[in-house]
Order: sequence, then C-alpha cells, then structure tokens
Amino acid sequence: MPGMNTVASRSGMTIGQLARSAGSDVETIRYYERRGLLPAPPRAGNGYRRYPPDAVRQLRFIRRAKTLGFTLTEIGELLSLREAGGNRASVKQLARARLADLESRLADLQRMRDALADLDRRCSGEGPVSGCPIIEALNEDNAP
Amino acid sequence: MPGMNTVASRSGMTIGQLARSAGSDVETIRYYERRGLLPAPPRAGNGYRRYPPDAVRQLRFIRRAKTLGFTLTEIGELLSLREAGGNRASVKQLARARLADLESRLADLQRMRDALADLDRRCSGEGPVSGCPIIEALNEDNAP
DNA sequence: CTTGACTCCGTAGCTGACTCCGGGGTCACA
DNA sequence: TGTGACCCCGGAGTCAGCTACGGAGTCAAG
Repeated sequence: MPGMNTVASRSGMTIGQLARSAGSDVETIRYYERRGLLPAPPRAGNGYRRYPPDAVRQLRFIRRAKTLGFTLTEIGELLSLREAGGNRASVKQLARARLADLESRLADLQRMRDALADLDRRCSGEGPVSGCPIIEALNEDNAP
Repeated sequence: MPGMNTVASRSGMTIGQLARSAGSDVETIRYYERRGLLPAPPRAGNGYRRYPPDAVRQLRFIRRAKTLGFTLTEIGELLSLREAGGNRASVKQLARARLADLESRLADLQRMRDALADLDRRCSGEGPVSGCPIIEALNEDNAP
C-alpha cells in the first residue's frame, strides 16, 4: 500500500495519486476525461493511466472554475481557449454570460428569501395552522 | 371544441379545464397526483378525472409555495399540515429550514458573483488569453 | 360520420454532475 | 502465495421536476 500511493513509481501519477493531489475523486477524474475536460493521459504497460504533474493544475483549474459557477461545458471552453491561445474577448464573454446567470439566480433567491423571511417574521409559531400567515399567504386568491 | 373546454359539463372540471384555470399543465397535474400532492379526484363514467372547484386553490397553493422555494416534498408536508390541521410550529419549522437553505445558497451565489464580477472588471477583454486575469486566477497555485 | 380536441395509462427521457456496480486484472509487500 | 489496495471498463442509478411518447378511448360539433 505505501510507495505507490505517495510517489509516482516510474513516470507520472496514477489516477488515485492525482485525485489525492488535486483534492478530487477518481471517478470524477474519469468522468472529466469522458467529458473531454481532461486529455486522455498516456497509459502504462498495464493499461493504467499515467498523469504528468501538470494534470494537477488542470484539475485545480476545473475546481476553481466550478467555484465561480461555470458549468463543465463552459469550463471545457475555457480550457480550450487557454490551451489553444484564444483571445481575451472570448473569455470575457463567457464570464459575462455566467455573471448574468448568477445575477438572475441571485435575484430569484433574494426575492424568495425576502418573501419567506417576511412571512416567517409574521408567524408566531404558536397555535393551529388556521390563521398562520404563511399558510394564509399560500392560500391567497390574489397573488400570481 | 367549445362547451366542454370552458364549462364543467356535469360536475367538476376536466383536467384540462383545471390546468387552464390554475395556469398549470395537464401533465404536471397528473404528475402531482402521482406524487401525492393532489388528491386523486373522483372519476366520471368515462374514466375522466372530475375536479371540484377547490382543486384550483390547491394547485395555486402549490405554485405559490414553489415561488417561495419549497420543494415538492415540503409542499406536500405543508398541504397535509393545512389539511390535517397541524400546528403552526410545524409550518414555521418548515419555513425556517427553507429559509436557511435559501440563505446558504444565496451566500454561495453572492460569493461567486462577487469573485467573478471582480475578475470581469479586471479583464480588459483585449489581447490574447495569456495574461488574462480570469484565466490567471483559475491557474493560480494558491487558492483552494 | 368524420374530424379534431381532449382524455386515459404506463413508461421513458431530459438536465448536470456525478456516483456506484460488477466483474476482472495488477501491484507491492510480507 | 496470499492479501489488500489499487486500477480497468461499460453501463446503470441518483437527485428534482417535469416533459414527451405511443396507442387507445371519448366527446361534441358540423
């Protein structure tokens, strides 16, 4: 169990080592490869994937892009732009689109939050359901 | 095509009439029934569902609860609380849980939005990808 | 009587990003 | 040689909330 787990035996990491290095999961890495987000690495004689050190950066790139809200598809585009030396405008365009989507989801959630927080404030939490402001609001005949 | 579409023939609406009245979709209504959100209505001799007028309110209740962010499962609970005359505390508890979830998703999205907006501001949108602040940020070796 | 809209049912597919399964090979170490 | 951790693969399952499909029966109007 040791040795192989912590050091790249001959050349390159195994998928498990890569997963641990990048804070990812083996299945996820294989999934990204299927999705085309990660290039298929060379194989050792036994068929095992052998990852170059750079794969860690690649994977972290993906994780960071995810924390910014990019979808895997968009991340794929970002990766090819980076790799193929695209222009900055394309990157900015992707970011803008993502930003717009974030803003709209944000507005949705805020609306929900505000409405629900208001109802929560108005509900004493005591007594029967009948008369509860929350339920009443949902019963309303005026709203959308 | 008229007649049946606009008026409940004998007693109760057909599913299509209900859908139109409540601003919903026929398939969605059948889905809600399968999910147990809507009680199975009585059937006419031909097997058609016959909805009482109150079904419109029930459906609208569901739609409004959705706009507050409740899941269909939670909405089911709200409905049984309402119907079974539960106590207000249970309702408030559901609302609180939903609120907490909204807050946390909101915080996530805000974090993403702020980070991405900052990067977008810093990216000129001109020139090659190399040096683009957005790509650079994703390449970073320090972040999580 | 025909036409077209409506209804029935069960089941399958969709989105996104995994996650798991089963069955089999491989590796390093004791 | 045995053990346990690792790796391979294709394919199915998961979550929510619908949405679509196919084939069949029903209804009302012209």
